[in-house]
Amino acid sequence: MTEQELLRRESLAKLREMGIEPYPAELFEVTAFASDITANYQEEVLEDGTKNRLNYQEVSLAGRIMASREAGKAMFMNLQDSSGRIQLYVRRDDFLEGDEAPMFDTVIKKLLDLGDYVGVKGYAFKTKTGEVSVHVQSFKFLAKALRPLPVVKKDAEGHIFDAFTDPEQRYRMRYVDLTVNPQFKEIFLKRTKMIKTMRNYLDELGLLEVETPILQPIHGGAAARPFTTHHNTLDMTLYLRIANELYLKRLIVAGFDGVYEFAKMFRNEGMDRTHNPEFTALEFYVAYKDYFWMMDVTEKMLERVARAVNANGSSKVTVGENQIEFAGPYRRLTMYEAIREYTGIDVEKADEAELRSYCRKEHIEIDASMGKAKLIDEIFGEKVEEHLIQPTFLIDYPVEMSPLTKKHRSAAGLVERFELFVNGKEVANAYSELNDPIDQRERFEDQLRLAARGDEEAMAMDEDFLRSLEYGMPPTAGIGFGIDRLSMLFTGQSSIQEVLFFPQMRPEVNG
RNA sequence: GAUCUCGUAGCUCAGUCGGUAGAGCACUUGACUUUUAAUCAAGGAGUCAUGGGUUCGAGUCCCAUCGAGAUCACCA
Repeated sequence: MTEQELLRRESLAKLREMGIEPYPAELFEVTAFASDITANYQEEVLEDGTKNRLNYQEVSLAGRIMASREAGKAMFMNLQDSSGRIQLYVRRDDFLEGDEAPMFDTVIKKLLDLGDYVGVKGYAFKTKTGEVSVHVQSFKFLAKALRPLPVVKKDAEGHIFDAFTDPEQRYRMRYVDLTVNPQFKEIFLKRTKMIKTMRNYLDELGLLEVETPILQPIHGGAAARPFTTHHNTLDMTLYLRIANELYLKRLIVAGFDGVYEFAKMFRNEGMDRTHNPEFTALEFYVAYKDYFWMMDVTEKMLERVARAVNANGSSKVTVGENQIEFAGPYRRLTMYEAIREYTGIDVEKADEAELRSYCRKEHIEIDASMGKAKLIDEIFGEKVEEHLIQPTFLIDYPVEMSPLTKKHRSAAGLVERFELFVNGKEVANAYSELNDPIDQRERFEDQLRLAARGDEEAMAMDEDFLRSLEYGMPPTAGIGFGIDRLSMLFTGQSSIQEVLFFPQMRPEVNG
């Protein structure tokens, strides 16, 4: 244990010796918040020059002591509660009688440490320098801190000194991070506001919020490597879901007109600044609709989210150098048009050999197993994606890449699918759902052939899902949003770890 | 998975050519009854990520391991 930790344990013991409980059980009534007092405190100056304090004259607030300045027989402290910080003024003369005699010199001055949770009662006033403060008249320990917090200081111009910045420590000890870097709370508040806005919107559309299995016997609905686990009683392998799509569609079969789920997904793949092994998706499916309807809904929902997340209600969000306009309508571009626009290639006419030679010329990594559809996808990823800064619907994909998507109503070889790109990244994937059970079975069989050729991401056959389609699924539009990616966008963060309270980390060596 | 960079006091960081481990804040003691990055005086605090190697001598050079970040590959 460090010197400072030992001293804090000694302080704790001394408090108990004095009959002061550092971790009291009873509630502490809070009647005011720091930011309300600093924002709304009022006083008037009378003709004789004395001040008349007008409000907050009996307040009770609780929080952590974050700074302390002794000034002789008085002390100034900064109390931080969930709303912000306020200065406390404590005077020796106020703690002289009876039991309270040692309160100032011994307890507050010596045994109180930075980081301790305390409750104070007193009245608001303005100091000589004009800072709204609370003159403390009673003082109570609510929880003693046995470890010192990093001390982050700020000067009058807002320059920060000794910021707690090590990302490893910030992510491992988010409780410390958010205590000393409260500005990061804003990211999480916005994330929650975003989710709440989406949920409200979907509820208004009349969709039903549902829950579907996380432990699945077949990991369907997406192309990814799953986490595997084992159920002892059933003695069977189960997978943590990589997607919930096939379950939500079963519910459409069941007769719900629209369902949605905010769902944790798990993918056993690489980690980097845009991938965490568990992440959140919003998926929703609506009967009797198609992907054009879904584009309209997406535009409306994201505009509403932008306006909710922005304090000023704007539909624009600044991400790095770019200002992104979330008010629709968004540009709609077919995949072939996009590639023609950014590369000049007409992929519709080009054959596989031509695409191959283009990729080689442009140093796009390809391998022999890739068919025409996969080559198109590679070219798109390398040449087009990064240019799609403003929200853009990329529509009509080759059928081979979309085994759960309905064939295009008019264009052969394509499916009715769109992905939404914002700031050069995919944030949503949607389609007119394939509801023809015979076609769906053939698509699964194609996937099995791909798997046999060594494609690890090919989808498995799901007989129960096919059975549900054979009972009849209405025409349906469906979409999935990457909630973490959207959070990054709406909060201007470039790392997924900044929008997750507890991003996955390797184990610490010495706890 | 690959490459590069980083790991020194509670926090933020210096540490030269390999020669006894440094600063600011925090902490301790004292002074100061409206301070605010409070100030002033004095003091304490280190498994230099871990393990090996080279060397008379390693925070520093070499190797391995662990952890983190960045870039790339894959994926959402």
